[in-house]
Amino acid sequence: MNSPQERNGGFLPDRYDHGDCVEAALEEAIAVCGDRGVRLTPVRRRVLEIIWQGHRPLGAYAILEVLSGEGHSSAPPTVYRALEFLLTQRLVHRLSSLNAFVGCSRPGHPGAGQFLLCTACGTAAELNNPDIERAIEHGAAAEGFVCRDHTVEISGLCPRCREA
Amino acid sequence: MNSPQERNGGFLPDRYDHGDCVEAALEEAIAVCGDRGVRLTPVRRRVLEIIWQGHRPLGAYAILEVLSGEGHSSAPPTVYRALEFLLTQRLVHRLSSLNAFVGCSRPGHPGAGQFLLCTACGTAAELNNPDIERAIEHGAAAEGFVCRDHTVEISGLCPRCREA
DNA sequence: CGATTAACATTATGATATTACGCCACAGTC
DNA sequence: GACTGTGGCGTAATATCATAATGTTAATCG
Repeated sequence: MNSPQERNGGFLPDRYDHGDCVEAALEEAIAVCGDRGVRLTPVRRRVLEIIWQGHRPLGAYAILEVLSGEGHSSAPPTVYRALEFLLTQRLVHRLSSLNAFVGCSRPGHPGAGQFLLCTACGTAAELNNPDIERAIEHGAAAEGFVCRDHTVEISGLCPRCREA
Repeated sequence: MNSPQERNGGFLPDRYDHGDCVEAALEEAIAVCGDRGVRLTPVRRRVLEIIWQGHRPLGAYAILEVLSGEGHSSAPPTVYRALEFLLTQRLVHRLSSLNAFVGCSRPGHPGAGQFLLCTACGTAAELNNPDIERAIEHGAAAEGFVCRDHTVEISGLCPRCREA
């Protein structure tokens, strides 16, 4: 099986089939939750699927719309509760510059990751770049600051959109 | 006159007098706007003052409350328009992880800066750390990504709160 | 089984941000 | 001085994102 990093670590070719990576992400989520003794309930699982299927950052209300269209009776708290769970388990990330959520490409990996957000096509790619993390740690430490979490969101043009 | 970096670049002692840095920031803003031929109108100027006086990230509605309490008839668009101007002129920064705004400690300096956000006392310190910026540039370039802007917000404990 | 807790539904509300429209002051022009 | 274009702002309404409060159902465990 491909690693999640290989599934989603960079920008993908046009004809990439999302079905595979959704499936793989789900399998991994099931395994992770099993290990931790937490419950990936149907709602949580479905929210995770929806996020992966979009294959780009998705807002809470966009997720809600999909859920509602499926007969599930849903309201904002349904989605936000599921998202809170998925965030806690580090199965998704929140992009605060977009108020949106993406699947975590490396559940289990420590660190908050860094995100490349294409302003043209809307795709997001997750990095886990040790150099960036080190630089941030050092920069914070030099100020006597204890780093607990960080948000690194880089907006610009992905390789494909840059050419066009 | 102190440089803006010295005014606000790090975490400040308890008894620091904010009056000075507000005044200095304003003078600099007036100079910058004069150079650029843009108008620092009374509302814009007052919003900038309010942001500097708080000396910590301030939400748009908190700013609005101050404005309203001063007899100015104000509504959200008043504040958001002023903020948009100040952001465009790079006189303030938006912290998307907090939905809040802080004064820019180095108007005129290129780059988006990095922010250390203390979760205990709420203060924010701006860095302009070349190592972090380089690491981000390189990380993005390695993916073929053209970096236009970035958000780096580091939450944790400032030196003073770490001890307590 | 009965008690306890996690998950969820539902309603309402809070917090943040924008749209749309119109007025007025000012600059440039005739 | 009147005409006109423009930028800044007031005002009302609305859009978008997120949470609080309350009660019900469902899984878990002694």
